[in-house]
Amino acid sequence: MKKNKAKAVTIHDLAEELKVSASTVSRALNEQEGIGKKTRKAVKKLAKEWGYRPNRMASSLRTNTSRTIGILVPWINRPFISSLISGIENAARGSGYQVIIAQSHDSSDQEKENIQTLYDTRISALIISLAMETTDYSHFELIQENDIPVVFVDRIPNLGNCIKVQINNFKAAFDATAHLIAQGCTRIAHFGGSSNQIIYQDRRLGYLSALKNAGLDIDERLNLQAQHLSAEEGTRLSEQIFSLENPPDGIFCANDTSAISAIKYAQEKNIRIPEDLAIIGFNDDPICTVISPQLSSITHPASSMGMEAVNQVISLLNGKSQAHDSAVSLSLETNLVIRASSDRRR
Amino acid sequence: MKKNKAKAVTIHDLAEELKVSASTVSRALNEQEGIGKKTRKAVKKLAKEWGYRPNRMASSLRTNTSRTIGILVPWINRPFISSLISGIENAARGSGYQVIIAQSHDSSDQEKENIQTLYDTRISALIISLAMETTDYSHFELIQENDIPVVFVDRIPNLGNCIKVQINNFKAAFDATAHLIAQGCTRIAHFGGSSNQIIYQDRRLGYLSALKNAGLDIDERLNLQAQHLSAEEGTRLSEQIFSLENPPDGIFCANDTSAISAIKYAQEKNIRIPEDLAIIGFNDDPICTVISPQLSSITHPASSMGMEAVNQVISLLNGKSQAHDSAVSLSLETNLVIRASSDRRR
DNA sequence: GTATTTTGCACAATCGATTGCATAAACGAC
DNA sequence: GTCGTTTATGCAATCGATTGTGCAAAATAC
Repeated sequence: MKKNKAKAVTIHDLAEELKVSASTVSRALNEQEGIGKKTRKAVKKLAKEWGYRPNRMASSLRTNTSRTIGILVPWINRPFISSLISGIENAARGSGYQVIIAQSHDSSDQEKENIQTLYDTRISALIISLAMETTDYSHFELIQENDIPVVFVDRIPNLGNCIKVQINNFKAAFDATAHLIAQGCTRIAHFGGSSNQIIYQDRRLGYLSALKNAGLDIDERLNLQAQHLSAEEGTRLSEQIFSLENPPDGIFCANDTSAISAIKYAQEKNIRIPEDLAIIGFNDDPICTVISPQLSSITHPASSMGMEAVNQVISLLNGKSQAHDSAVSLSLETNLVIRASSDRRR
Repeated sequence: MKKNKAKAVTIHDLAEELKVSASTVSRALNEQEGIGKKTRKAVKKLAKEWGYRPNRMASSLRTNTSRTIGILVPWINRPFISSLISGIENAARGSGYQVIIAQSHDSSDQEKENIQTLYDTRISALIISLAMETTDYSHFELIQENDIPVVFVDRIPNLGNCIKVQINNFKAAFDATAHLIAQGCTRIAHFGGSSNQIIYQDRRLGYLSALKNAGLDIDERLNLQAQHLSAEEGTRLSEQIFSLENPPDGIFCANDTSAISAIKYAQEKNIRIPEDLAIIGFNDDPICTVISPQLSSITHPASSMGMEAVNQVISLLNGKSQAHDSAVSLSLETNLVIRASSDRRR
């Protein structure tokens, strides 16, 4: 007899109907040893018939884990991050995990607080991209002490013994800069991000290395940095380099937002792109193909990074490796996408 | 004495230390009646000292609710939606709620499945923007039968007895179209979305109403529809209207993506914007200020919608109204943002 | 002073699933 | 047929917080 719709079916209901104990039902459903074939079959059949759905709360309480992956990112509403989350959500749900989201708003304090709350939720694992501010990682101890797997994505910490999913920022930046050089640029500026974050350090190093490699002079007045690489900061940096007596003929920007600002600034000043100034960004946000001239950029495999992060999480949770002593560093492929903003060949 | 770090503090630990019962501790911490002032104070003090954090799982199991709000959206990685989610996350976390995310990918089946899973998680409430496909709402019964508050956002169902947070699509569309008319357009096309969704029906009605109101002819060959209003569909519709012997001099697009396609198409064909063709989009996505000419649009208060949805949820949960018999329909303000793509005055 | 009400708290059950241990049944070996 | 082993299952405790009921002490009334 079908149970009352309003009241959820429990293992006890199934047990009662089948004249077995709740523990038997539990073991049967969880594919555990020591259950007769017939019993197992009967339990599964009835569970399906009655639409049994396990109570996650009860299970979580008992096992002290929730089959929930916590995601902690600086901002949800950014193209790269929302795609990252989308990738995580797909992969996680495909493996039977829920996904809980929190934003740090690039503040270490909020990051800390959110980690506490996520911990309270007994998340099975944490996937995190660091707040811009964060340089101290002590707030992760709570998570790690409790053997909750942590996977760092994109904005990773300066630590060895942890799991990271990232791109090769150095190489991507090197390639981007080398591309500008190949287009004939000789004075190339860099709009970089906060040196708190390794990704921006690496992009800067890649930039510098490409310059050195080509035998170009390094002018520190062109090697710039902004806290958030916002549109406003992009404009400010543009003003700054074009007030120099000897302005650059190329810019490698560590994100697309600031690159767009540079394009707009140049257009206002009637600086021709790419003839007088070649520009390349980073991330390959949708805006790249909307701005005119279209913006060259580096593709950032956001969704794949999310999926890979989940893969790491799952293999940790399946006990293939110990959470606290493993150090994986995964590097995903980027691609240089050449568009009109830097293409002088035509 | 501080407890062992690895083991979490429970109300029983506190109770033992204070020589009271666990129930007293629980009531003291939850601001319930029937506890002496001194006891209450002592409990709170020790809880703070020992860093007590309630076990959400236990609480959820007992109370059959999780202080978690489920969000179900078609896609996470879209500007409007990621901002909506961001708004929800902020408001929810501010009120002590977690936020769990799921994507329907615009498929009714996935929507259905996700609702089941979210239900299994015993979400306290659901905030949802419908999948494009969805016209049948029977999968919400499970949620509503169990008195879980549901708030529909943006893509709302065609039902009276539910809670909706939306914008006045009719008015916004009317205003957008009227603006084009004021600019001198007399043959105005409409790129609309699937008639499955009320928001697109309303935008179309607003468009038609503005035309009628101005005494303009309605040409059904200009009144178009696309399933997803993607960039490709935008291009296709543009081709379509410009293959007419009498092409339009204005387009009102129900989203920015298709409007951008129209701009690009026009530019390829050397159609001047806004002189020969004035264009206005909808949503005010970031791309609007990046494309050249900048795209006029309707601001969609994404983040505020998220916050309002959470407000509705909270007031329902606080029992100010019954979940199943209340029908709130909140309309947030939109704004017409006039930019170069439609501004003929200069 | 006793009688009555109020206050403050403890006890124990409960939410639903999981799991170590105990035991009964089935099976095989001789 | 007896004994030993394996297999299948039940029992009961447990996870941590919540809550209805009951009782003793304190407060109030008379």
